[in-house]
Amino acid sequence: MQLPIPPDQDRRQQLMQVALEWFARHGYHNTKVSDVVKSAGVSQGTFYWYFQSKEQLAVELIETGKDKLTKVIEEGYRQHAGSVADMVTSSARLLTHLFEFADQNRNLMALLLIKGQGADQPVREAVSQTWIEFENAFKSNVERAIELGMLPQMINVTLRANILVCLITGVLSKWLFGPMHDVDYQSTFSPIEMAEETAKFEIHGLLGA
Amino acid sequence: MQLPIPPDQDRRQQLMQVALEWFARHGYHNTKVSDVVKSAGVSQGTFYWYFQSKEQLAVELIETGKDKLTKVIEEGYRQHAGSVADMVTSSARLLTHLFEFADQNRNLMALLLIKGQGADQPVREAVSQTWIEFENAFKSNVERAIELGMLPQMINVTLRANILVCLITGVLSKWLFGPMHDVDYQSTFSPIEMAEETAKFEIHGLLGA
Amino acid sequence: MQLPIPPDQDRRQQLMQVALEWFARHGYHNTKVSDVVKSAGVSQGTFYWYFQSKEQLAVELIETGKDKLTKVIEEGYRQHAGSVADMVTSSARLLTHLFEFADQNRNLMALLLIKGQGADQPVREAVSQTWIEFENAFKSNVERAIELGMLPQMINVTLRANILVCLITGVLSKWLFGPMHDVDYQSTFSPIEMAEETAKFEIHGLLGA
Amino acid sequence: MQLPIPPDQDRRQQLMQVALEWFARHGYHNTKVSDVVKSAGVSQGTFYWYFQSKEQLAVELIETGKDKLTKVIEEGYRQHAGSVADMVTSSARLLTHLFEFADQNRNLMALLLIKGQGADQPVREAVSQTWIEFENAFKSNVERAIELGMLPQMINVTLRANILVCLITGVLSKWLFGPMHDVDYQSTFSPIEMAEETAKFEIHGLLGA
DNA sequence: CATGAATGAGATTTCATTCAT
DNA sequence: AATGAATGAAATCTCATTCAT
Repeated sequence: MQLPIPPDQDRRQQLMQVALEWFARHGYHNTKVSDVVKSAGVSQGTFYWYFQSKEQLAVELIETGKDKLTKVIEEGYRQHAGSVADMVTSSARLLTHLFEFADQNRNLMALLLIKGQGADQPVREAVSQTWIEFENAFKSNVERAIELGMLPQMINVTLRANILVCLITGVLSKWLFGPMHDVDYQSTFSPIEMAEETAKFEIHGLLGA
Repeated sequence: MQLPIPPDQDRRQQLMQVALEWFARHGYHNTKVSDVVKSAGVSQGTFYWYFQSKEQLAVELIETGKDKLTKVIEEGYRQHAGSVADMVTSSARLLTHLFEFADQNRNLMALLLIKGQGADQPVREAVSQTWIEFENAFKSNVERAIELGMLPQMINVTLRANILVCLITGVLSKWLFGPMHDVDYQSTFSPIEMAEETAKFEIHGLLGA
Repeated sequence: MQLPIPPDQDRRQQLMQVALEWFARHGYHNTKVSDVVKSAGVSQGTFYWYFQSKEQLAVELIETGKDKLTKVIEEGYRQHAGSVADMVTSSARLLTHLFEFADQNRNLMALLLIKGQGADQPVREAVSQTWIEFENAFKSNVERAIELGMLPQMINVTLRANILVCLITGVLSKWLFGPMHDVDYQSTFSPIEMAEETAKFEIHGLLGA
Repeated sequence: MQLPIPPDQDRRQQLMQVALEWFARHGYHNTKVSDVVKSAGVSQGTFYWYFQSKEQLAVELIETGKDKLTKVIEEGYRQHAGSVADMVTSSARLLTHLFEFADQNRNLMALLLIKGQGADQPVREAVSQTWIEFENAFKSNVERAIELGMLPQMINVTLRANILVCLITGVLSKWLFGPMHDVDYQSTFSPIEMAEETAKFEIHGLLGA
């Protein structure tokens, strides 16, 4: 027996999904409410039954995405000490989760990594909050690794963690959206390949080839 | 004999500079032509005497920037073999030039790294071309280092070079504009510090602390 | 045998009362059907089960009010001859009834005196009809007083009666809603005080202080 | 020789005049910006070259009107003592000025007396301020008359002055716009007749016939 | 070169009303 | 009787661009 989903939640979800796709492909300002409702097959007024405004919808999309993203990283925390080889493995596992999530949520990642920047202030603020949380999660991760003796003491943990996050978001952007950052870009590497390669670079740098 | 610079080129330069600042601070779509001309103290009509359109101005700004940026990297090419320590030094020197350039051209970097994404297709295309040239320059750089025996043979040079570029653009973004990507962000590290730290990471990864 | 009031008449009354309050406080155009139904705790659809349209509801409110108001004045007609002092007394009695009614039906008076003007034509027409009846009632009253010899013959009874009605509606507006015509205004005079002061002015003018 | 009026001020004045007529005839909410620009023969965008918004235009119309109205009353202040007959004469002179002004500025009076009530809060606020100034001017006038011994001491000058203002605005409304308050109403009395009749009522009440 | 008024297409948003359930 | 999602016409306002002077 199957509980019927309340129909209005379907419609809301549908609109959010359609809007996310539009935002990801064309950017915030190049996405008109009329585009979204046309794609969803409803009238202009229906949009405003479910959302206060275009802006509020974008913020909601981002905050929902932030929660999902944070969950992915939190589940990947290192928990046991190990060798350097273990470091690479465990980092690769976390990154694999992250890259798989990104692969399956390309539109969300496009909005967070790229297209969110073109939007209005409240939307950009929501994007910023997302990356601040993301950074904090990674910083905790590096600190944990140092406590466990898997990484050497560093003078400036925050800076290193930041550089690490730059590496990861940079790789994500290019892997998902290519040099042009176009959302249709089809990458030629699997999430696992990208994750392993990035993890190696993370730990050993260019010399680790 | 000396050609006098036509005075209208001054006005043109002024408008480009003002527009670049607006684009960098507020993004392409949040910058109105009326904002730019108000800041420059001229009338709306004057704008269209110097530029075909807002879009063409943005493209021109980016292409001018691309040339400057490419020049900076080309001047930093490694030319002589050396030890691993030399690798770090020479890489740091190139990155120092790059980071100093970025520090002195924050508005340009904001447009290229962040705000260009919110614009319309031809503008985004120009941004993409810039990063493609940037990538190619770095790829040549890595290949040169391998030829010179300063880096080991790699299975996938392109991927490695890409990851390297991700690292650098990621670091640039965060260093210049902070976690929120706001253009007013005041970084606490000098270009040299950032360049050295990034170069170390580039060569040795997290273990190189 | 007693006819049970159908329960839907309660709902209808409730909606009328809530709507009257909204119209009085915020005006016709600034009152949305959604505001009214939210206050009443019913759905949008329910509104249209009881009323053809927002406009028809407003007209109905006004016409109901007109009947009540007319009844108040008709009950106050002078019927016996008397001295000038009697004139003031009898006029004050009529006005006291009127002002007490107004005091107890502020929302209705706000709609009739002030807010009705912002509405659409059919609504304004209903308001006009109300004041035409009101005027006629007062004109009859003045004519009766002349017949009874309590007021001198006048050249232009209609004009005088009109001026009298202007005085009364003007006083009502200001007393109930203050200089700003805001419906929350708390007047500092009782209905009786206002009625007596107005009646004195009515008969004697400024010199009658 | 005739100084040319700057053309943009013409356009602005034209739009204000056209808008005032629309507001007066149809009310604030029933006047669309598109109605105004159609009547003025300009495009929708032109409206926003001259005015921030429809609301700001309405406020400006009212505040301009307030200044004119205040000037009319201030010029009519009683300055010399005299008999009761002088009182009536001097009051009639002031009211004649006022009624002539009202007659020549019917649209403004319609907005101030009637149609302003249907508008949004900032517009209503501007209307209120107008009548507050109007009342204060009349109150000063009554106080002056008492000082000069032309009117007896009164217990409650404010209340009396208020009632007087009610009388005057009430008469104005009905004279200009008739029982239905429709702006096309053609009154059958001249400004002087109305002013004299009102002044008599002001001083003597109904008994003064 | 320069002005700034004018344009008009199009964007977001509102809200009275309808209708299937 | 009642619900509340859906509609769609219409309103306000924006802004890149044009053009007569």
